[in-house]
Amino acid sequence: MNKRIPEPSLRRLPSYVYFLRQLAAQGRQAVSTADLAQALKLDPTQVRKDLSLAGATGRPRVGYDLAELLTTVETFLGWHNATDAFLVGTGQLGSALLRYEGFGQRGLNILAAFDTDPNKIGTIVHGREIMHVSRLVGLAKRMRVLLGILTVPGEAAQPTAEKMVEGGMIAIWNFAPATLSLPEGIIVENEHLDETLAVLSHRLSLSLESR
Amino acid sequence: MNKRIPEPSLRRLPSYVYFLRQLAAQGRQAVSTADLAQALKLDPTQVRKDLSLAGATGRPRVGYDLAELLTTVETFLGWHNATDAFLVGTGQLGSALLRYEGFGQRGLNILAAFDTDPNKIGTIVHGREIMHVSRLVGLAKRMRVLLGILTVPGEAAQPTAEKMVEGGMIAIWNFAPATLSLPEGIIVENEHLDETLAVLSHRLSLSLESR
DNA sequence: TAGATTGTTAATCGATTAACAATC
DNA sequence: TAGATTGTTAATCGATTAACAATC
Repeated sequence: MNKRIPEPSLRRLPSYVYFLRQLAAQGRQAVSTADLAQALKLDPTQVRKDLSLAGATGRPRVGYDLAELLTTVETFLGWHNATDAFLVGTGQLGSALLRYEGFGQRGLNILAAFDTDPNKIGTIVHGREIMHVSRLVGLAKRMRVLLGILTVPGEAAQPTAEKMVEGGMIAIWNFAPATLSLPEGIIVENEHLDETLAVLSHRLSLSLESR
Repeated sequence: MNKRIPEPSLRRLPSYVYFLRQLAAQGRQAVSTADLAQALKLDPTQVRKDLSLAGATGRPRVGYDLAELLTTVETFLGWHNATDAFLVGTGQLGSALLRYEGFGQRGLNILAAFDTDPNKIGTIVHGREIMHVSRLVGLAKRMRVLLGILTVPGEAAQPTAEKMVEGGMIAIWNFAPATLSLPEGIIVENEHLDETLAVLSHRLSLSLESR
């Protein structure tokens, strides 16, 4: 259980939660790895391994207790205790994330948003005032915010990320199309739509060829 | 060159393009895999393999011709000839994607958007009229649109995806937190923020423990 | 020519899947 | 008890990385 969980396993866990919630809403009490595997198109062995890595245990012949499994996985994912975050860059995508209601249930709490556009400073988006980026470092330090969400244009990504680190942040969720160079130990996770789009258009063109 | 490219390689290609464009803007003529590897924090051998899979060739002692390499990779990614798409679900995220200017450069052309909310039908977002979902199947067939972008709430994902397939679409870019069950041969790529968030919060909590 | 860099083949590493023992 | 399902160890598969030959 204390073994480092592989990233692919970690990435599959949220989908388990969604499916388990559906079953729970239907009043189900128990679930087997066969059920999960079929619904999520995975190998049953893989499901068992993932659940085991998340610290869940089931009972032979019965399966996993649904409520217990849900709690275990959600807790493992950290969805029960919120992580505070600052968001920098309130363009289309940044604003959309600010307005997204789902983060609360997933343990993410965006405290404030920053931008450089004078027209935006002082405006309120979904209950948060947009502040000038010059206040980022000081506020991050004072409020001990450890996670930064980076939704600035590509050119601004590197310097903005450096400010986040300067403010004491240790994790960055990067939506900008740029590769960040930051000190060892800083956790960077990229959300690059281009990557998925690349896979999609490549497969699409292969599929069109073979007709 | 005709060998199937692994998905991880494919996903790395867009980042090459961004870095190459930066170099091109600085007037550079040639680039080596060592340069690319250092900037993107990859292994030089991996870069060579990726480029080779994309059909690029370089010259020993010199490296790759920058302009030629850029064209080769962009073309391989399909960024030079546009793919038409319909977007369904014009909530925060859907609207943000509709307004995003970058897709054009990446070979994606969102022709129209659909929703079920009567208040939204008929309104214009970034030059596209929002239509009722009931028109999706017919229009997709008539216009031979093959790619659907799914930005509806989780519950609506499966039925909406089925409509896309009914309309003749063969690829779906799924942003909804749901696992889609569709006929064999339909290409589905998921963009699940939860997955990345799961990795991020788990690493963050590990990092906090070891202090 | 000498040496740097490409391009490919072989070795390693890690995740997935198969086999099977444990157990309710 | 018999049998279904968990949980784990071993085999497989694919991607990454190392080694090295080719070549400008």
